[in-house]
Amino acid sequence: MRGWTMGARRGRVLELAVLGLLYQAPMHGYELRKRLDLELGTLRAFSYGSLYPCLKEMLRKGHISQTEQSDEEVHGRRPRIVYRLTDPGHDHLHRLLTEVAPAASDDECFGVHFALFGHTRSDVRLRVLHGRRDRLRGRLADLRHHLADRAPAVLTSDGYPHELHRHDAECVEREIGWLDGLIEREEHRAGTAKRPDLPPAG
Amino acid sequence: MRGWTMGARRGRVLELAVLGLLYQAPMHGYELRKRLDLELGTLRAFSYGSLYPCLKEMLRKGHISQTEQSDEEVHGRRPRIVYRLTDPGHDHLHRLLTEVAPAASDDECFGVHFALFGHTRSDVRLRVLHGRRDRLRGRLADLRHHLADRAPAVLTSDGYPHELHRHDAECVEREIGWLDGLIEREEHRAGTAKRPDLPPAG
DNA sequence: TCGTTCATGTAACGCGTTACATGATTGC
DNA sequence: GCAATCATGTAACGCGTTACATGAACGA
Repeated sequence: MRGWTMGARRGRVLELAVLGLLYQAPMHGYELRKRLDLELGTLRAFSYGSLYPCLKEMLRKGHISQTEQSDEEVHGRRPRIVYRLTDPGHDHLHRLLTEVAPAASDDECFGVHFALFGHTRSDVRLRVLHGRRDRLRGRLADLRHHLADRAPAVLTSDGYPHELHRHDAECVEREIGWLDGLIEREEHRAGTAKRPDLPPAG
Repeated sequence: MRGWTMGARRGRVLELAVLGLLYQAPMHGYELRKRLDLELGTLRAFSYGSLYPCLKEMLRKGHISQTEQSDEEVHGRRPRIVYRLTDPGHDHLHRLLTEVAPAASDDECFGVHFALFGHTRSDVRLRVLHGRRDRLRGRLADLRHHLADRAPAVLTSDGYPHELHRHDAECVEREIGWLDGLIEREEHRAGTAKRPDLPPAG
C-alpha cells in the first residue's frame, strides 16, 4: 500500500476543506461529508472512502483531535466521534492558505480557497485573485487564437468544437469580469479599512 | 445495482478523446498530445505518462494499429510511429458515443462528447444535451436553496462563500440557457433536415 | 555548439473512487 | 417489522500526474 502517506503536495483539496470546516466548528465525520457537498466552494460530494482515511491521517499528524461525545451531550443516542482543530492544525491551515496560494489558481482549488478568504489577510486574497485572473487570461488568449484559425461554420456539418470553444471563451470572459470587480473592491477595502482581520505581514 | 463494474466506467476521457482524434486522421503520439490540448472540449493537456500507456492498451485491445512511416514519407527525418483507428476501434468509438451517453452529463465528459457530436445521431445528441441540462438544473436548485438560507452579507465579514455560490449559480443559469438554444436548434434540424448523417435508430 | 522542440517511453506516486462490511437509530 | 438514514470504516482499484530516461533534429 504505497499511496497516501507522504506529505502535502499540491492539490490536497479535501484536507484543506476539512480544515476549513473544522475551523468554523467541531464536527463528526458524517456531518463533515454532508457539508463538504454544499458549504464549500467545491460542490462535489467527497466519499467516506476518502474522508475517513483523510481524518485518520490528520489525526496522526496532530492537526485535529477526536473526542467521543459525553453522556450528557448524547440524549439516548449513540455517541459520535467529534473532530476539532488543534493549535498545530490551525497553524497548518493558515500556512496552507498563505504559502500555497499560488497553486490556488487551479480550477478546483480556487473555489475552496475563495470560500476560506475570511480567514486570510487582504494581501493574500489579492494574490490569489490576481493569480486566478492571470491564468484565465492565458486560457482566453489560447481560446481566441484557436477560434480565429477555424472557419465559423455555425453548427452545420461539424461546428460543434467551435461552438464549444466559443461558449467556453464567453464563460472565461465573464469570470474575468467578476474577478475584476472583486479585485477592485478588495483593493479599496485594503486602502481604507485598516485591515479588520489580521495585522500586516511581519 | 452495483453490477456496473466492468469495462467502460464513466470517466475514461482520454481514451474517448484519442479515439475521436484518430477518427479524424491518423497521427503519431506527440501530435495527439498537442491536439488534446486545444482541439477537443477539454482544454487540459494530458501528459505523455498518460498518453503512451493508453495507446499501448488500445493497441492491445485492437482498437488502433501502429505503423512506422515509410522511407518515402520521411524526408530525411526520423520515422515516427503513426496510429490509426481500426474497424473494431471505430465500432468501439461509436458504442461509447451512444451507449455511454447518460454518463456524459459529467462535467469533464460533456465537453469531449459535445466536441464529437459530429459523429453521432441526432437523437443521441438530444439525449446528451437533455441529460446535461437536467443535471445543471438540479445543481442550480441546490445552489438557490442554499443561497436562500444564508444572509446576504455582501462581502463584509465573511460573505465569500455566499458570493462564490451566487457567481456559480449565475454561470449555471447561463449554461442552461445555452443548452436551451442548442436543444431547440437540434430539434428543429431533426424535424426538417431528414437527418443528414445517419439513418434513424433501428 | 548549444539550447529548444520533437519524439517515445517507464516507475513511482497522488488523490481520489466504488464496492464491501457493520451496526445503531428513526419513521412508517 | 422493515426500510431509510445515520454513522464508521477497509480493500481494491481507476485514472490520471510528476519525475526520470533517452535520443534525434532544428535553429541561433
